[in-house]
Amino acid sequence: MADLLSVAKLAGVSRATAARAFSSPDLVRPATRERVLNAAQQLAFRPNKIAQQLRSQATQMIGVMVPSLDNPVFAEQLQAMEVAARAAGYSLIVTTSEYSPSREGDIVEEMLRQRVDGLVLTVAEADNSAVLVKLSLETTPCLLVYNPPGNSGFPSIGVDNRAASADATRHLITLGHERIGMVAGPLLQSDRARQRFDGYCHAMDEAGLIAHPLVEMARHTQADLKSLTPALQGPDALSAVVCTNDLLAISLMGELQRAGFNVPSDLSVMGFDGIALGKHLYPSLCTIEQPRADIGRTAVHTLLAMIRGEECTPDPLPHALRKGESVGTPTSRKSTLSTS
Amino acid sequence: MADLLSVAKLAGVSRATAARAFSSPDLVRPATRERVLNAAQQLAFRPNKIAQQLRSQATQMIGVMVPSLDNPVFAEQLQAMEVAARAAGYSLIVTTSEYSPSREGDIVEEMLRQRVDGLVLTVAEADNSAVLVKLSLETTPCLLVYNPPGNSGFPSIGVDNRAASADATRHLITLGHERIGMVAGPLLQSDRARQRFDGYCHAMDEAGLIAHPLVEMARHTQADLKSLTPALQGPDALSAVVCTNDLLAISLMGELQRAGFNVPSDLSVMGFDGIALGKHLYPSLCTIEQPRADIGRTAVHTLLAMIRGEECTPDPLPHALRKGESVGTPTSRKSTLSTS
DNA sequence: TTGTACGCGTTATCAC
DNA sequence: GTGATAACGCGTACAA
Repeated sequence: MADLLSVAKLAGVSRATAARAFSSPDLVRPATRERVLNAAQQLAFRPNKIAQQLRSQATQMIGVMVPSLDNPVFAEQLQAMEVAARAAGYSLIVTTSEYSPSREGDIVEEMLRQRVDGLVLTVAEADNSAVLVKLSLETTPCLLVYNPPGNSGFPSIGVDNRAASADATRHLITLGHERIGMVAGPLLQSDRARQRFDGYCHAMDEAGLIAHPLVEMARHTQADLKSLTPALQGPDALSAVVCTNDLLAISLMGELQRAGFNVPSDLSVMGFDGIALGKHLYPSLCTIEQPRADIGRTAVHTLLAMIRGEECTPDPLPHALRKGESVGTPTSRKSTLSTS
Repeated sequence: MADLLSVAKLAGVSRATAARAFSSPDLVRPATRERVLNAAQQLAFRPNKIAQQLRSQATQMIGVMVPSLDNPVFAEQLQAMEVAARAAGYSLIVTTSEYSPSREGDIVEEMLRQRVDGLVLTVAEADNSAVLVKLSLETTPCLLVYNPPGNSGFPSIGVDNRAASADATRHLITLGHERIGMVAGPLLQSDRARQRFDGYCHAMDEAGLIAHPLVEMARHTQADLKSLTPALQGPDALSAVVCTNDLLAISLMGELQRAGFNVPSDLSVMGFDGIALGKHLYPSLCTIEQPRADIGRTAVHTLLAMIRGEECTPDPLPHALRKGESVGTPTSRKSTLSTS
């Protein structure tokens, strides 16, 4: 590929002048500029970003790490980030960690070697993350997304999970539900899920209701009905559940219906995240909408501010309750317990 | 950040030796190597990829452009690509085009300036794409995904859309359906959708059935029932439809059910793509499964082969029919036409 | 086995 | 206005 020197030669000027024709066009006489631009055209010259980056010690690249793109929450956030970054002249290097700490480490190391100007990460556990302590010793700006801003020391973008989860629970309480449970992925292995459980407990307490023990599913994004069945039987059967994420809620609804339960009359199901698809289902998913696009945009803008050297302590973004057909008023105790 | 020279100084060797300690460890005496590595450790030295890239004229970076990450099809493909790329020591620069030709152009230009080693693109229209003619004049390897391998001249990874769509249609025919329609996004503005319509027509012809005119929805991934309603009324009412993608099918199912139709007894709905979520819905989505993960992996491996200079003409990947509850046998003409 | 020296393509600081 | 020249950080042919 043609470089600046060949362009300069063809135009009959020095490399410096050729360079100026691009970076500061007004510093060069119009006629000369023309010649350079023409030469560049003829040679199909394309500025080499690598060289620019080496020279300027800045890459205009942002390193992004999310757990998985199979979850629309992250994909939708990434979509927004990409648009915002591009608009600001930045590119995204995208990686997935699968929540694996060792992968997290490798990925961040790789991105630092690539000299990204900043990092946007969603880690498994912000408060107890090897990769974050490593990063705290570096100078590369780093921003968390979705991870609650705990004592990790890094600024974080996201909603107030505890408050949002409490709101979800209160919505059910307002409708008259009293026996409300929470369904989550394995071991509460995510700091977000834990906060959401907190919020649920808080709202229950506040209403004088007893919080039930967490119903743990084997997988993070796929419900298995068996784990829930016990809580659906007997005189204390739940009339509503809050799931810690939408994929879990959607698959739970499917399982329930397939087993002969009606949603919401047998069980109201509430999600958390607000992925786009939830609106189009039947019954449509009642959920907490995290402003995913806004989160993505804000993450990029905040990181750019940090790169410029500004100090940032972003506020939580507002969540919203999205009503949906998957939640209804509690019906009188159903007489027949149909279990598969 | 510490550079190789400071490491060399601290270790009491020349820069060349320090460099070798990393790139060809066996060319340097173990004792010396130790000293270098120790020095590197102390200085928190991190190799500068930019410099390596400039020097080696290779970036180990793949440029990826998809229409949108809001569609799980692309997100899931990307997930697989990222894993495969990382395993091979490559990074991904990810961009979204929103199907806009001008954005496509900007993005590709930007990636070429970044000197990516290769490109993986999904464009709106492969046969008539400005960005592809531009790329045909370049030497950077380029591979299409999902776009049918038409006369664009670029190798392409994906399923045989025409055959897959015919299979979907035949599945309905086998179940006894005769009045089968196809539902698509706007204007068939996607080459894939057009091929899928072709396949549908072919299967209908083959069975001696008449292909219905395409039912066009205003949006690519969201059904509006009104456009379909006419085809659902009267003596010739459809008993089944094939949608050109899963998001369309899922939202259509939701709309139908919300309007009082039963799926599949009033209308069987078939999707196309096989996004993960479809399995967990109720009714579960009957669809054509594109091997999205395999497509992503194969795309990366094929591109790497091209980067190595090998000639590639990949075969279409096999699709599969995924049965689901959204499709049933046709019922006798329903007596009451319930329209909202 | 180790050191010297050059080039990768730009940009910025000087002179002219 | 324009041209020479020195970095930016690294890899490697060549010489020692």
